[in-house]
Amino acid sequence: MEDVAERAGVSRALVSLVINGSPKVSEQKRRRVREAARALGYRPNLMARSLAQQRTRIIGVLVNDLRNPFFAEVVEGIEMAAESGEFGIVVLNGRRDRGRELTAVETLVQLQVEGLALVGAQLDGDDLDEITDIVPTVVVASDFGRPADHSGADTIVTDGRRGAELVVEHLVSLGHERILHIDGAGNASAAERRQGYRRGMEAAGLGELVDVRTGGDDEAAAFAAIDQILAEPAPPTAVFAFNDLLAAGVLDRLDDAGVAVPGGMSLVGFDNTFISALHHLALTTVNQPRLTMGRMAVDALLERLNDGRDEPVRHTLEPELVVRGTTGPPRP
Amino acid sequence: MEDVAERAGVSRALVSLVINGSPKVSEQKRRRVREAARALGYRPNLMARSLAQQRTRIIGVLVNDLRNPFFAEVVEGIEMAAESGEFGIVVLNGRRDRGRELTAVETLVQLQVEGLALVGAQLDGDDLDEITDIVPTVVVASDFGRPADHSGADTIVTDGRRGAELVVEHLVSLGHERILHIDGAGNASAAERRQGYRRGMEAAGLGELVDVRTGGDDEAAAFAAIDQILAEPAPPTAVFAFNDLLAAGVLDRLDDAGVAVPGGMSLVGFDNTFISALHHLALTTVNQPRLTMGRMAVDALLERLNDGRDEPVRHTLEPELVVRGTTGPPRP
DNA sequence: CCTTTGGATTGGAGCGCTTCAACACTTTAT
DNA sequence: ATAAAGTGTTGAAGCGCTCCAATCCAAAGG
Repeated sequence: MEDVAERAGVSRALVSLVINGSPKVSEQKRRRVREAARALGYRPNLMARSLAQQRTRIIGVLVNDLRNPFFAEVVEGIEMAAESGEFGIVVLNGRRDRGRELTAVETLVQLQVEGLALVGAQLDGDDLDEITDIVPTVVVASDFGRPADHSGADTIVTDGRRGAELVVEHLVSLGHERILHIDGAGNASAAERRQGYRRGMEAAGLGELVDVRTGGDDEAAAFAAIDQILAEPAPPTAVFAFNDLLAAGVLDRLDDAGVAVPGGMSLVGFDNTFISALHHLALTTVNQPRLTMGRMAVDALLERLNDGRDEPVRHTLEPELVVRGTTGPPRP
Repeated sequence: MEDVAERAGVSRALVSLVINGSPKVSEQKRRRVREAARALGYRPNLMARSLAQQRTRIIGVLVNDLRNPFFAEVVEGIEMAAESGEFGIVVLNGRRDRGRELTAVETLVQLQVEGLALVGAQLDGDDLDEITDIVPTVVVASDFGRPADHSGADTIVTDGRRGAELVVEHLVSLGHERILHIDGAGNASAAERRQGYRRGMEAAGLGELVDVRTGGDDEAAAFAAIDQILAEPAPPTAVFAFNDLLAAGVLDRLDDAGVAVPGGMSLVGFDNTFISALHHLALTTVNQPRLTMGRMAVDALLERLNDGRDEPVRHTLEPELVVRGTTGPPRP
């Protein structure tokens, strides 16, 4: 910057004004500075700028698992919204490991991000207590903080409970009774969907048939569960999997075992990722508006940043059942 | 930091030493400082630190499209390798837009990243010329710079030409002659695969049957091409799609049109993403070692950073044909 | 008792930028 | 002519940290 100033025959301060597009600079000097900058290949140092300005215009994003298309799309939504709000984003990947999530959040805070978006994070309210009064935080697609909501974070979720109820209602309406749920284990949204499943079953008078098996969040996690189920004397007629990835794994395993879908078993996923839409899977699932969730997350942060909102808000989006080809009447 | 120093009754310099784990600090003061830091909730400012240290320990990653599981996994490979090299990464998403890629690279440079990894970037050598002598750069999963290699960037690619040849050889060995290629349009690896397809066809004496249609990089891009193909008098007996996503789109469309796969048409993808492995798709494809590619990319950067390597290297990985269920003998 | 040695600690300069009060120079009003 | 009001420009302080040279202190050596 020093060099640019010298070459243009002006002070460093003026270079700064030109770089930042200040209107109160004469055309002549502006041109001179621009030219000098180009000639020298000058690039402002963002670190120094942020330090001096005391702001970064960066939103930190912690994502549970980049390989899951659902999360990837939420992140895209966040990115697009951030962009139009003149913010950049920095994405850190928790890779399904809570410890890593914790250090990632710490890193983002130290990076001085102005807002924090946790996408599908497994952290709980306690982990966040400290963070939320340092930096505006929004939790996307996780259901923790539900009862106490002691963390000061905003929340953007699709109503997983309702989504799960829709699934059960759909299956019941087809005539199913023995409906089993392979859950998301410790996953951020698992508890909510489990609860919805239970309530749906009870509402249909099937409370005694409630059956939840431990799954996880990707295809592999489904294998053990489904193998076990098939080995049992009276397997269910329908399986509701925690998410589409898991459902895809179930589908594969059923295929291996020669069980037809939906003829021999109905199957439902969750998320409505592009995978479920592939005709050869044609997975019945529950839609979550991913891009909208991302946008709302950023909006929530901007409200705090720009408008000074102070109390946490919670936006619950409506899930939508998407019926495709993996559900049908139960086998005789 | 000032406050911590005061509370612990030491100088700012000593606080810095403690934070950075210097060995030359007495146990007693170390404890005092740690305690004061905790009590005050002190978090070092990464920006200030980087500025003072003149280094960031950050590798910038520009990725073509986060929604494509192939890229997402390469990024995971990069992240894991960076972590063990004591580097953090910052991921920016080009969202299939070359202009955005350009500004993203600029942002990363201004962020003072110590290395730059471009994953599937559409930029070409000219775009990079200037960048490569500012910051060590590695290009992953793109084929530009092939002939001149004038950019000083390192390159990590799977041999797309060879991969495409393997596909053609496989189809030819099954008896196919009218093999069509739906390409990746302007995508980073499209040219290479196109070329491999051509050479494969020529090597098999099928040079006159070469037929390339414009596609793109996701499911939707395949629709127009496949619709057109099916409307023609003599459709091909096999389609080689640019990548798995595109192939999935083709599969859907064939399904709509009532064309059996592989009975009525054989189909091959590329990348071997988890999608192709789903039993219901069981897509024949070409594997690229994604995690390895990510690791090698980071290694290349670290060689420059730590060992002072100066001339660009190029690592070409071997593709591997993965035969699944979408290829078979041509229809009579 | 004084010097030496070496480890622990500190003051202060500097990293590259922004920003604000102050200054120089025009232009306009009086 | 002089004061007032703009316009453009600049010097210098400060952002939060690191790191070097200088200093301090205690133990060891002469």
